[in-house]
Amino acid sequence: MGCTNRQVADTFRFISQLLLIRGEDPFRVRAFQRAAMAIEGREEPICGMPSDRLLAVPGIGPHLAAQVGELCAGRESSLLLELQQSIPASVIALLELDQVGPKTVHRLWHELGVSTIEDLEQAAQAHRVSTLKGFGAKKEEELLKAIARHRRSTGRMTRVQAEAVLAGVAALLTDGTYTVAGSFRRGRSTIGDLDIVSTEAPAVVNPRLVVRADEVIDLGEKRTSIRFMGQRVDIRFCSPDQYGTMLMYLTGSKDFNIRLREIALSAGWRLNEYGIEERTTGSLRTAATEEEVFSMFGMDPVPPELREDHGEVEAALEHTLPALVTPADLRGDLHVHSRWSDGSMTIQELAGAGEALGYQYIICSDHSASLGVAHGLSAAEVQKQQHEIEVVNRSSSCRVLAGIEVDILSNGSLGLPDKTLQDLDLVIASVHSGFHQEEDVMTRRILSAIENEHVDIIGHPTGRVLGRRDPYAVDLDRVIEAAAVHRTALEINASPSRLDLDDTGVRKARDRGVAISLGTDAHMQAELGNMPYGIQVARRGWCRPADLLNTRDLSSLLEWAA
DNA sequence: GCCGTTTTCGGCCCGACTGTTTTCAGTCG
Repeated sequence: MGCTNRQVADTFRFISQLLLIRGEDPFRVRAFQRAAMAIEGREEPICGMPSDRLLAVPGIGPHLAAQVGELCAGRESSLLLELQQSIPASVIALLELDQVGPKTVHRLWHELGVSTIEDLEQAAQAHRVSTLKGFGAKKEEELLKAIARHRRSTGRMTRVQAEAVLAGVAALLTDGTYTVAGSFRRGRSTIGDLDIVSTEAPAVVNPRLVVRADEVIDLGEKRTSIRFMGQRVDIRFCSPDQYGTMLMYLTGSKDFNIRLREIALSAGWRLNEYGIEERTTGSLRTAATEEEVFSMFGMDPVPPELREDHGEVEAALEHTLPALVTPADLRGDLHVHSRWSDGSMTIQELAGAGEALGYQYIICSDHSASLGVAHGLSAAEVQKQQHEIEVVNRSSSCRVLAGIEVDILSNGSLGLPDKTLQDLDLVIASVHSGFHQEEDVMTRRILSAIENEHVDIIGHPTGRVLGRRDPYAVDLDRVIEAAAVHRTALEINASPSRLDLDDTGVRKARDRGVAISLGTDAHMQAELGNMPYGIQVARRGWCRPADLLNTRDLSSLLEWAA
């Protein structure tokens, strides 16, 4: 039983934190972090790699190669086990608090005997923390606040939530003087905090922020951090001539930045957010745009969505970056509900909305009858609906495709008979029940849907709902392989609370030649506008226009589905 | 723990800000 590069990397990162808590050499710790990055950034599976090639991976030496060997053999890492035995889990959990890192955990644990969040709360309330050298009353207050925040923490924001926070902050800034950077700009599906680059004077902006913020975390001339609508917002100030390096720095990702700085170092430069310094002469060259920075490094400009050190740096150096799909490439929406099931639009309204969006086609894909809560369609109702669709299509420039979102039932069968499905233009099959099945059962359930010749698309393939429901247990690699074999598309559900498949799943599927289908899952007209969220996931999954089903024109799409 | 046409020893990406300080450690991004 092997494991993925991501799993090995996560294990190494976890080990690095535990080593720090135990107070070990920080550079030994860095070795694990660097190895984690090196492994995660590789396309090729690290498991099963011959040892000579493993040792050739930068950052992996004999000791780490042995750790990889253990993990890939399906065993626990012996080092991790040893660390976990020597540090209680509740001590490790202290890392979840803001402002608490591994070194603080080490000291709290060893010098105060704090081994749980509750211990820490009591110690801070009794002013025992401030008896430690380097800790004071302010730190105690911060710790108590961090504990309170941790208890009511809701985790990461959806993009819609982030946009709401952003709208509030933007009102305090001046149009044209700022850019939102960070994970928001990289198009991530969830956002931890907002990062903004501003060219306005801090003396102008700071007072406005202070007045409106829930809490001021840091107040500075170069950076100010506030909590706004309960979320952390960081604003970096810079002059226009340094905008390029600052925006690049703040957009990240961290791993991408580190790679770029390493490339700079090997070329005799030092890169930071203020510019590019020649190490021998110390002369600083500034860049007003990111393009200038990329050009200095001999790289093609890397779209923000790709900046994760997942191979895009090499591709940019070799000039082989993919030309990513854009909203303009889309010809239609492939997952929409009407009033026939649980949506609010009539077929006529659906056609009109499609026309307004400039689409060639829009699917009507209502639920099948098996899903009681959604007023699903029976075989007879599907037929009736098809007639209405035909009538509407006579006077619409946007073709309404007759489709269905048929349930994949617990035993792997579908919610409607084959003879109903065969008459439809497109069939989406989705799991809407029995989320807690064992991985193998769930996987085989989805595979049987993929194997059905009438099924064209698997809807929201992992069933996750951001912040509310974890993905169900499913072996995505087997799903992707089967989808490739049976020429079944996998969906990116563009609803901002789903965004399922996620970016890594999309990249895998794309690499295996599986078609990706984009659908908003709109239940009302406004939700048809969610498509850009799905496009962002496609871009993060390295999709070119040709990788998506709905960049095809109508006849090509119908030909594919036939 | 890893790595090297500057190095097999002595480095490891870089900077802002805070708190507790008297020059810096820790955290964060």
